[in-house]
Amino acid sequence: MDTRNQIASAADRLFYERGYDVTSFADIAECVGLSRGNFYYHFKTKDEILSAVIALRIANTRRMLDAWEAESETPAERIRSFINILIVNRTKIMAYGCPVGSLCNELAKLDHVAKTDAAALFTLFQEWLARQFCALGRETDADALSLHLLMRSQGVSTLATAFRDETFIRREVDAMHTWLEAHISERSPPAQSVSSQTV
Amino acid sequence: MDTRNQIASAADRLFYERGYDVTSFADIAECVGLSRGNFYYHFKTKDEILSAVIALRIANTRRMLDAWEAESETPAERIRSFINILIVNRTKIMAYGCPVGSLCNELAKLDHVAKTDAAALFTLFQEWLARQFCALGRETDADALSLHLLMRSQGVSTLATAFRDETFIRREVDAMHTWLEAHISERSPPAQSVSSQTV
DNA sequence: AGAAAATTAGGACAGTTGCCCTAATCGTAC
DNA sequence: GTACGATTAGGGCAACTGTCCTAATTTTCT
Repeated sequence: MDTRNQIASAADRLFYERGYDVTSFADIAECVGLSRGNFYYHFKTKDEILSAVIALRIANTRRMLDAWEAESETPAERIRSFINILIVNRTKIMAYGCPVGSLCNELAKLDHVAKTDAAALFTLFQEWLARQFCALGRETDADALSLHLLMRSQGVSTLATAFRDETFIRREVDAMHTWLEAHISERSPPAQSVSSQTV
Repeated sequence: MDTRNQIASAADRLFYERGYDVTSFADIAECVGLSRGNFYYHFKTKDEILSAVIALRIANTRRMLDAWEAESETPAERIRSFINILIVNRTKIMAYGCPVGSLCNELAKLDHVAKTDAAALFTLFQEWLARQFCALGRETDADALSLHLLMRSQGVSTLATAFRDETFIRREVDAMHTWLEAHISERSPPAQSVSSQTV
């Protein structure tokens, strides 16, 4: 792996575990084993590193979604893969929260130019989930359903970080699975009545 | 208002709008109209300011919960007040997220000593909600139901910040109200089967 | 082997950080 | 009016920040 990518993935980890603003050039350099001065050769500004990290995360997310698509036979099974990242990544989530949600929030507070780029990570998940719901015959409310699921996974992440309660995660994951089952068997509702009844 | 409280409430606002770590002594001092040097007289360390902010937030939250308790006749109406903060504070939430959730996440990443103190803010809401659910006859799963509601409000906050979509907030708030209605009329489930079916 | 290019380390830069000290000013009580 | 404690402003501290430059080293190509 070339140095530029090494820096990007080190920054990726540090931004997640410590936060964007609090992570310094020196931290990343030390993590990669580079001298502080040489850093400038690869990245001119901190914003540039952030862009690289977001691009890396987008690529990794795409890869993960593609893998779920390949591994699973049915759309429902794919959505279940999404729900289960809460279990798979529970340790890191309890320590640092969701990488996407926490980055978006920090950039929003900083009013950083890249805040919309970071939000695109959410869109990636959202559109993928919506496609699965469409395949399940929920064309009318696929967007609402996918946003609802995304919302629940974010809420679980935040509370899991605050309380560090693994049984809470498992209980809510179970609830998400049951919710999904209920919405698979159900017929797609008529347009305009998407919201309160169905979600 | 004495200077100490002025400082605490200025820090409260800045910690919410910009983040804890990124806010400096100088920022707070300027906000209150104090000289940077004089600051040390009121607060010796930054941790001390954070403690004061958390204490202030706990007091304010208690006051708000008491007000909801006084204003509303029924427990269901009180829970509806909680759900509706998402609407009432939607502008700030779309800009900065939830004050409690974002602080807890930042302190978790910093591995700050006060991270459990900040999480106590969540507990305040959780116990209050659980008491309302108990009053509704849901003694068996009051904790799970209150955590579920808290989780949803956190998820909505996070996505609202990322997408800045007000209709999303309103749709999910409607869904939370419908969820509440369904769980008021329902009979309390037998113990041990709390999770997936009821939530 | 030698020239050219890529990559490196080290340090300088102005600005900011949390923290701390001191000397001056303020309001109040006697 | 004067003494005294509370509060203030100003500045200094070492450490760190993002950024930038230069000179040395390494790698690559002919």
